[in-house]
Amino acid sequence: MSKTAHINIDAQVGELLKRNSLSVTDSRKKILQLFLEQQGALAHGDIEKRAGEKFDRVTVYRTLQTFVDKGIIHTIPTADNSIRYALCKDECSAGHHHDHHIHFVCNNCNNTFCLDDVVTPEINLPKGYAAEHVEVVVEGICKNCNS
Amino acid sequence: MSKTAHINIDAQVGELLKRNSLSVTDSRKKILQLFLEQQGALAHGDIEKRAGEKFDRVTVYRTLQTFVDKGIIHTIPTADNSIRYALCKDECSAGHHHDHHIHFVCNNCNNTFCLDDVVTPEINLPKGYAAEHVEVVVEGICKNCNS
DNA sequence: TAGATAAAAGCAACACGGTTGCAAAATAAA
DNA sequence: TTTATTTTGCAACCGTGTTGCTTTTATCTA
Repeated sequence: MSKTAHINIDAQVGELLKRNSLSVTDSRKKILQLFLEQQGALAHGDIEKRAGEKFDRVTVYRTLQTFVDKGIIHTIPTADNSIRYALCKDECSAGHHHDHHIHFVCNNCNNTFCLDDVVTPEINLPKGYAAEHVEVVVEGICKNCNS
Repeated sequence: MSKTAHINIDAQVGELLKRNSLSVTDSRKKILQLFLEQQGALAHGDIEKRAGEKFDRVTVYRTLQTFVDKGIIHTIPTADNSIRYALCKDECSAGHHHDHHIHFVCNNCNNTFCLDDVVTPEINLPKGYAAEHVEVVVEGICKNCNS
């Protein structure tokens, strides 16, 4: 039984913002809260919807950008044309991104998840090609939808 | 020495269009020609530039869509927010896409290539997740830039 | 706790990628 | 060559993301 599950999300949010020397504002609190509640990835659009029409589009964009800069969230490549953001596990939020986990997109609930425990495989490239970074996106049915 | 290398590209273009029962128009010929000359992936913007300002944006979009529908080209997921299209090797152009090859993006020349001979690896997912499709994009230095 | 300072929010306007509807032009068929 | 069909080009629009500037809010310090 994880004890973090019982900690007030408000407290987590405040602590995270302070730890990254960001001023604590309504929009930042709300947006960070959405990520903490969700644990999947969110696109800008999702956030505007779930926040309840409260914040200006620009504020949301800037908040997301700030969080990316601070290493709180990271962007995920998608097939459709929208940037998705995800808060990763604790190790990621600390300030340095893990670039070597894979992403999973559920075809049912349409959520995107970071599978932090699944490392990208070695790819055997043809002669002449040199890999610097490997991005893997798996599509399928996620744990929640499968049960 | 491949003999196809010496066949007039015009002829290839015309044949490809007819084989897919598409009327042969200037824009289709030109765009298809760009793909045949290039063998890498092209984004809509690249095509507009290389075609020499000749065609309307809309025409280019519609032509690309038509080619995708006919199975002549296929789309490639990218990290930045633009759709890329690529003509694959002969087997792909025939009408059914190969979905199981990986894509390579060169950090030097910025081209995207289909590595048709490299199949996507098996991914070991956590319990509960079921994979339906795996997309792999490798970033690095391509054959041409490495030599 | 109040006032100064620095940062963030909100607004308007813009840029870009992509789509849609419709009339004019080009292709294919007769 | 004429007709029917397809494609083009144009104008207008939508969604996503950005920039500049003013007002508001949060933080720091007295």
